[in-house]
Amino acid sequence: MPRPRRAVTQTDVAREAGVSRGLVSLALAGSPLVADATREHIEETAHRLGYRVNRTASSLASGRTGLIGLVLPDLRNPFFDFIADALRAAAREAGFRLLIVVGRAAEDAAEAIDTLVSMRVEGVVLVSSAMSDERIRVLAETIPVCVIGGQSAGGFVDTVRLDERAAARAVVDHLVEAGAQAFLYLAPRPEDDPNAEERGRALAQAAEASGLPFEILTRNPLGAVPLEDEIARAAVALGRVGVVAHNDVVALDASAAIAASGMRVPLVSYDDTYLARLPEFSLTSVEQPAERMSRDAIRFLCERTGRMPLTAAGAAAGAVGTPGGDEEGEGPSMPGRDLIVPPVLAVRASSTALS
Amino acid sequence: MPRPRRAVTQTDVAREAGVSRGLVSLALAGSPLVADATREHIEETAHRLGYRVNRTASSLASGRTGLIGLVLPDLRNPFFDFIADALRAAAREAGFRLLIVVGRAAEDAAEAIDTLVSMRVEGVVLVSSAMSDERIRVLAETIPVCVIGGQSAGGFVDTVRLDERAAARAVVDHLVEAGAQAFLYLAPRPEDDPNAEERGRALAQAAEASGLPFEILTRNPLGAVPLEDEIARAAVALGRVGVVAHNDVVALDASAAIAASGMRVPLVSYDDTYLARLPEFSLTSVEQPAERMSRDAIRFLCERTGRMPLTAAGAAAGAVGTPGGDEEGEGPSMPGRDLIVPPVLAVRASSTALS
DNA sequence: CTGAAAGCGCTTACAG
DNA sequence: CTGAAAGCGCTTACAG
Repeated sequence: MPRPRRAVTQTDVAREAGVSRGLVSLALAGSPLVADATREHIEETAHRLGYRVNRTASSLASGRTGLIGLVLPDLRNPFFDFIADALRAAAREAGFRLLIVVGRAAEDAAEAIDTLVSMRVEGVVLVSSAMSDERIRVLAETIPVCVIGGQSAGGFVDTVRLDERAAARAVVDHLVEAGAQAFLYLAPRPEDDPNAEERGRALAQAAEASGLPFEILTRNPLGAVPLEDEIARAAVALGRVGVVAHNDVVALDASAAIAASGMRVPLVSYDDTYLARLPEFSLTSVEQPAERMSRDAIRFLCERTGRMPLTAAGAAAGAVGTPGGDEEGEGPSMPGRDLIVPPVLAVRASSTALS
Repeated sequence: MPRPRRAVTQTDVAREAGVSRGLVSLALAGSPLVADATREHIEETAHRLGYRVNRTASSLASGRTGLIGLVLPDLRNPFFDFIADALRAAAREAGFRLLIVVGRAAEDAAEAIDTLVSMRVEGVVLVSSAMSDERIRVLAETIPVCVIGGQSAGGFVDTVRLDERAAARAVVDHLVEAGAQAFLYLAPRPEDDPNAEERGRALAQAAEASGLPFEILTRNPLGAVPLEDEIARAAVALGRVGVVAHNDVVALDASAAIAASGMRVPLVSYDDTYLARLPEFSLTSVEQPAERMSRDAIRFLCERTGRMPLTAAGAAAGAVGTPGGDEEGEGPSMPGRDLIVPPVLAVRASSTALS
């Protein structure tokens, strides 16, 4: 069964079914203007011939692609699995399909985004992007953009992100309950995670509010000094220390170091990915409400395209912002909104099983 | 600076530059037929107007999209980071851009693939797909397909995969050197990884060849029985046991369990992702040569599209299969090829630092 | 080296 | 309820 030289088109289906090309298009799009019998006949014919719509053509004709692009720096952070899945579901609800593109270095990210833009995706979601605010702002003049988990690019771009201050307070409070009298924050290098600095600041503030000492340890992944030595040193210098890991990957390493040292040190991390739930680790972790963030991101995008979500479910989802009303505030040039979502602490053994 | 209502087209550029539309297209495509001065003028104008090619239109006109699709079940397995990056580089070398689409359940995967096919990507790479051989075969009649790391779908589809038997032998030999007198294989549930069974079989064979006992432990991620108890039990039953983890994620859990138990048990895993290199774990792991596998996958795809890679680098890359020669064997209906790549064992502390 | 024209496969008013 | 026609933005022979 050799593959046909040429893909089958609506013209082929129309000829075979004995109707006009336009009618095939209408019928396949499920238009109510087409008689049921006709539609069924056309659908049957299309299926028999193995017809698949050519999106490059339909997009060109309709001016719509029904596509949303997600730009990720890499596929390493397990949080990306979480958010990609939630975004896919949210996009689907609103009638879009999700395309993922990867680029860490600024130039790679730019190429990835260019692919998306030239394909005319209807919106772009940026997660943990290393792009400068300025570049994001320029991009946002071309296409609807929503940033998840980053800074707000000067208020020009819609942003959905964790409430870092509330999260920091929850983490600090929880560690104090677990017996900590000082805090050690295990940070990635800033170039590895654009969020590191803000998280560090929020934690420092929360620690200060609690009156307890706080220290940042920026981890070089190639770790010159063994982590247990660092933790031991901090424990000597600061007293009963509670460890905060920037994310679950960092926390895994910390957890092993703590176990190896035999110290009783409570550990909390961020993201609450599947790694945090590995039974041998059971990390207490700050959950990011990915479903909610994703739905809001898609909604923001829809509002900027000026296109309402296709489904009732999508339309009912949101209440933030001002859907109706102020004409000036809507459409592409509407100012950037900044949505802060509250954290939830998933408490597990890493911070509680110390006795 | 409000976003323009309508994207700027080649027509706009042509008008502004005072040339014909066709010439704009040629110039922007870098055709040598256009005078340098003219090209520069057109390029300058296009840039000034903020022109971006509309791929939906150019693809329709040229019949080419320059796109390759990667289908992943999820973004959890850190190996996917590895392979996606390598594939992107290989695709780039051959003049393609990579689009990633995610779908675990068979129906989600089908929808994801449908997105790709209807966009007219020029080839599809399937990694760890849960799709049945039959469905893969049907897909391959529509579009060039290459499967990385799976079975060969009955010889109808091109496959690139690790030499599981050689890997198993290397693992077993290494563990024996490390003092193991029996093997415990920590497997995921088959529905979580389509590769689990084959790997288990290969390990069982290698163990049998070495005359040492072998046992499979299928891990339920929600782990009813603590892993250290399982390992301890195996050690009692089998003697000095060496543990083989199906991949680095499983190995992390195993490593923690081993550390907690205080046993001296060598541990080896598969994939050699960044997790294996976390300093506190330092897992000995079977490296999958992702760059090579990716280049071969792209080459297979190129051969099936009948389109040679655009660059010399791409054209020079391969030697497997029979590029020239047999007319019957080429093009879309060429039979599936099965490329087996040799493993490399990255040796680290998890199997050597036992004394 | 440049221009005019046809056509890619689809959608979408517009007539009937 | 169905058909004929225009047009989406681009590429690509074909003339000149």
